[in-house]
Amino acid sequence: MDAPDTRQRLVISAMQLFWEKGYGSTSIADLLKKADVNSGSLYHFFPGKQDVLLAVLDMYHAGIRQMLLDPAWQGVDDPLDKVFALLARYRQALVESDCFYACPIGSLALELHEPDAPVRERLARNFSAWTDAITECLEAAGTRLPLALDRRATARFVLTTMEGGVMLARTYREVSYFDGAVEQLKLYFDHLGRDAAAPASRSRRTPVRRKGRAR
Amino acid sequence: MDAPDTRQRLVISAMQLFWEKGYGSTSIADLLKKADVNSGSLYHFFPGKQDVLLAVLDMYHAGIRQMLLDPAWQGVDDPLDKVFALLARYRQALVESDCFYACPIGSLALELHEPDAPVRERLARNFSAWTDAITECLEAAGTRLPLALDRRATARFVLTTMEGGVMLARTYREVSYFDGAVEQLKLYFDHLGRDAAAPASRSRRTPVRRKGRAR
DNA sequence: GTCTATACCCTGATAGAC
DNA sequence: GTCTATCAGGGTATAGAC
Repeated sequence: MDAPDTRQRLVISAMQLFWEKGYGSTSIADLLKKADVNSGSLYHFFPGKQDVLLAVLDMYHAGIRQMLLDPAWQGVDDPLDKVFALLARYRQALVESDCFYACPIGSLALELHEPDAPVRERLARNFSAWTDAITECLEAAGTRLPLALDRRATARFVLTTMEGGVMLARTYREVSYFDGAVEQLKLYFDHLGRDAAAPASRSRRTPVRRKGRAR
Repeated sequence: MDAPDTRQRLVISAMQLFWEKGYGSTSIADLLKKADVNSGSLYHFFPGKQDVLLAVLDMYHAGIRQMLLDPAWQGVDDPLDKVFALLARYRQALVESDCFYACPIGSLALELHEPDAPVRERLARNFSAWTDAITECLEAAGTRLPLALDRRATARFVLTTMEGGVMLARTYREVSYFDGAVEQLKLYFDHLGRDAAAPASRSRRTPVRRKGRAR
């Protein structure tokens, strides 16, 4: 428990390096140095660099509760507050890193242009675990959201907004772009809350009118 | 016009390669082969590989109308239809590439973990040109959107949604994740349209109620 | 399981004749 | 402006003693 074994040291170091520098820019030499491990040991545990990445992604997946959700939801009970508390966590990561990095999974997902199937599957699994957690929040919100609302689809939209917001903030190096995305999402949720408050009554079906031909 | 000169051939080839394989995975050798140019010629025009990237980003920026907006808006006049027609263009790119790639700027933005200032500025400039175009559409929509709505912030949200949706679709290799993001955005716009239809009347300020402490 | 030394390749970039 | 040949360096991965 105190002195982590070699394999674990490698995975933890890799997690940090991939987060800070990305996968491609992290060399085996970087990793060996950081973990204080020799080349021979690494290749004793892993067939190659990509397999270290797989282990890292598995660790993210296994630790989503302890590493991400629990800290983000410390002292937050309301399910809808939880949604935005999680987003606030990413904001914090952006601020602390001067808008360099926030979501390690998203960064890897776009860095690796043609990831092999096992990598891609693990990225997707991480995203799914994330949306599962948000879906639970939205379900726990009960009647405060429209009954007809698709909780899972909405949860995915929260992830979409987070990842998109992070991308913009990173590119502009200004956290305000992330804030803007969250603000818009909040407006959307406010609209949903209003709909739930007036359940199925009044002028539904009054979408944005189109002048030109639709589609 | 017919036989593009060497420099142009390099930039066009680079644009395509960076899109397909990413910047890091495109080697100078790849580029020379594709453009049918010799090493000496490349380094005659460009100090290094990164400067080719700068030229590519400049070309995207200069050609946003001809290369992106004009084709997307072929036969579309309604300003709000234009918003979704542009998104449909990205969907098409996803479908045609089996969800491998869609937005070259976004891909580069996340691939390059710590891009040098000139690169980052050009990425940001491209995003800004994109949101400018959408902002114009939203302004042209006039009273069909709430007067109080921040057009620019909403345009950024459209970009956020597009980029986030592309990331998810790429990761899951399923265009339905992009469709889901667009669908949610459409729902949001429908809500906005309803608000505009009932201008400033009726129960504003009925956001999602919170049970726990706010913030 | 751990260590050192090293093979071998591909990278971006250069030199210098034409 | 174009060509060929090549450099120096860093990349992943391996070999083989301990």
